[in-house]
Amino acid sequence: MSVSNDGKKKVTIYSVAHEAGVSLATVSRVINDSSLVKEETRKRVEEAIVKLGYRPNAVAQGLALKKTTTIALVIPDSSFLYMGKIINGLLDVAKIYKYNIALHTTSSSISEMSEIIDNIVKSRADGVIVYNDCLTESEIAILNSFSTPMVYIGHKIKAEDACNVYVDYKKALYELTDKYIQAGYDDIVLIQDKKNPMMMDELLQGIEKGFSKHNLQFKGLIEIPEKYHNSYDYLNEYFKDNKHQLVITVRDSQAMAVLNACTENGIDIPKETDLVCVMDSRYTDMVRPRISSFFIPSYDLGALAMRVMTKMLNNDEVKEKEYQLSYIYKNKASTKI
Amino acid sequence: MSVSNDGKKKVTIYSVAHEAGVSLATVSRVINDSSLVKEETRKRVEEAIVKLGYRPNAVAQGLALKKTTTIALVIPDSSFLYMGKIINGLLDVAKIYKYNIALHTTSSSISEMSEIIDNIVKSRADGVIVYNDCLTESEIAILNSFSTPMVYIGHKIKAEDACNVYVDYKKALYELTDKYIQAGYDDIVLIQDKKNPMMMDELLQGIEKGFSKHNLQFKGLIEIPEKYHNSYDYLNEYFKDNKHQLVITVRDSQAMAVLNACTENGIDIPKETDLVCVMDSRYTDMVRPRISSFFIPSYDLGALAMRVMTKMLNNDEVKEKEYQLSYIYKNKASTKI
DNA sequence: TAATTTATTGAAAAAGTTTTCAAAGTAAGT
DNA sequence: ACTTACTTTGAAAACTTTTTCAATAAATTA
Repeated sequence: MSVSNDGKKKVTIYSVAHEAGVSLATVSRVINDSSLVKEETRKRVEEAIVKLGYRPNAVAQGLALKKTTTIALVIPDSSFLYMGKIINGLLDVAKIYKYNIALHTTSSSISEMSEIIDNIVKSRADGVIVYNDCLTESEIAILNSFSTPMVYIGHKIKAEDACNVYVDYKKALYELTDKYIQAGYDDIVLIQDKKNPMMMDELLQGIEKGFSKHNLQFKGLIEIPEKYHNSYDYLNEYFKDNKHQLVITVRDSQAMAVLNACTENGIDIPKETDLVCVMDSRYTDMVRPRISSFFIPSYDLGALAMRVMTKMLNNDEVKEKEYQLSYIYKNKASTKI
Repeated sequence: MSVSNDGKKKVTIYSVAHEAGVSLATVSRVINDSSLVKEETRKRVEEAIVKLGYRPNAVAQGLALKKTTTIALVIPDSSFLYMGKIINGLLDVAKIYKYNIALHTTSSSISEMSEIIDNIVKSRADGVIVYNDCLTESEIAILNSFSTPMVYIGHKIKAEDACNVYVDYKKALYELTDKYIQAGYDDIVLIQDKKNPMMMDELLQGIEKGFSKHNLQFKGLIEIPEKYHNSYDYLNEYFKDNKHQLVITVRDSQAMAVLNACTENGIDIPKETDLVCVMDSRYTDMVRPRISSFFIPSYDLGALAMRVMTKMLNNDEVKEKEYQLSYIYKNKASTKI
């Protein structure tokens, strides 16, 4: 006794053709809005379709047309919190163009990545969108080696000719650093975030560029010791004994840890220490003082990536390969300048 | 000039058969680990497979086998924040059983739900997992009317015979309420959360049950006026002029709003007001005082739902239709008792 | 009216796999 | 050597569409 087949006869294009007294070809034409079918016949077929409750089988269509109208989305499994808006953007655009989304998550082990790709190849997705933080060079090489249209989202990628939608974090941090050094504050630290290695890299480069502009060298990277399960705990400790002019964190939770530790130790933010959280989130506005941050157009990142993908699949000439979206620095109560 | 086809000849089961000098049937048997193929032949075929880099076409397999090894996941588009762990649980189990996930999001308009179902039917997903907050009765009726195996996740559902993995929020709130009233605190309020209507309903029922046990009637539902875009702003206002013995919120952001408003108005939490946030999140531990909350086993909800689904698809007799997971009340610094 | 064009239809091939059934090969038993 | 049984293989049908090409019907033109 099968679960899905309650004795109901399955209805295929044959049934419809039979019911309407026409051939398969005609039914197919009706389904696909082909113009070359007589109005009267179309009516008959459409009636048969509703009468039988016929739904075309997308699998068979996929086989016949050699395309699945499915886009594979590859994201790190840890990052739904930050991917939320991106995914919403992706999905909204996907819906418009009638694409389905197949969700694949990486657990940052390399063997897994080739497994995922294997899976995507097998399932014949028309395209792949990859959130490319946490990817190693070799993983990106693997990805680039296969010929399905691909869009990288989130970070600038080295691979030339790769399609890429991103925010230039390096520039963001360069500007921030420059501003602070010019104002006379050069005791700046950046809190490491192991969960976002590629972003860390970009931030670091930006800060270093800012320092070297003023003939200084940046030495303020605070690494989270291995033994700490999450950075929150360590930061809570660290800021009991340390004080800096500007603390930069990647995630809101890290910023909140710094805030808590400073508050508990009587260090006033922003009077004594400025605090900036790179990745914007609702929570940076919910603590007191509100934490200065960069607004990242996550929804747009997702939406644009998907839009570019639809163009590629449509064989519209995609001239632009790189789409750089701009951040907005939001100066809130955790910073003086 | 096609994007995906760089002049490389596509390699099918035919190519492999030809290369290995056997028939399709034999190749198919090798792919599917059928035992009835001679060791020597198997070797030859396997060599041909790696030589040509053959990957079975899952679309064609889907057509031949009448199954897609794909599960459709339906969730509200607003809730990635809370769905994150659930999705991770789902995906981990899906990976084990080699199922793919197709992601569908609802924007809470009814017409859209039947569109989504249409889509799922067309794409011939083997099963559907639905996060069932935000669903109206009629939407659930629509869902129940179609014959693909389905698992509802998150909330207890009325439809009999529906497969259901959930946490009993009603019971949780009943116990909480009872405890407070017994301790002499009956000025209890519950903050409305428009984003989680079904959960609201359950919470309300639980509280009401607690009140009626003590022959009291609950009148403490605080509704967020229409004009407020998000509840945060309103709560910030409300708690400037109001004070209660116990405030219960659904989401962390609401709890933080209450916390901020109280702090600003010199109301001490927990001395004067107790604060409980129903849905646990990392953030409830990041503010000061830490906010008491219920630990919800989100990951397990997802994992179990998927496991049950695999059983259904395997036609293992699924005796249990309802799986109730237990919450854990975490008494933290925002409550006195 | 015959010839030509155009609009509409259907038969059949193609997409890439699985699976059934029959055939062929091999080993064992008499 | 001759059945009998078992192992291994292949041919062909099935899964459900789309699409090409040819055929027919209808409309137009000469």
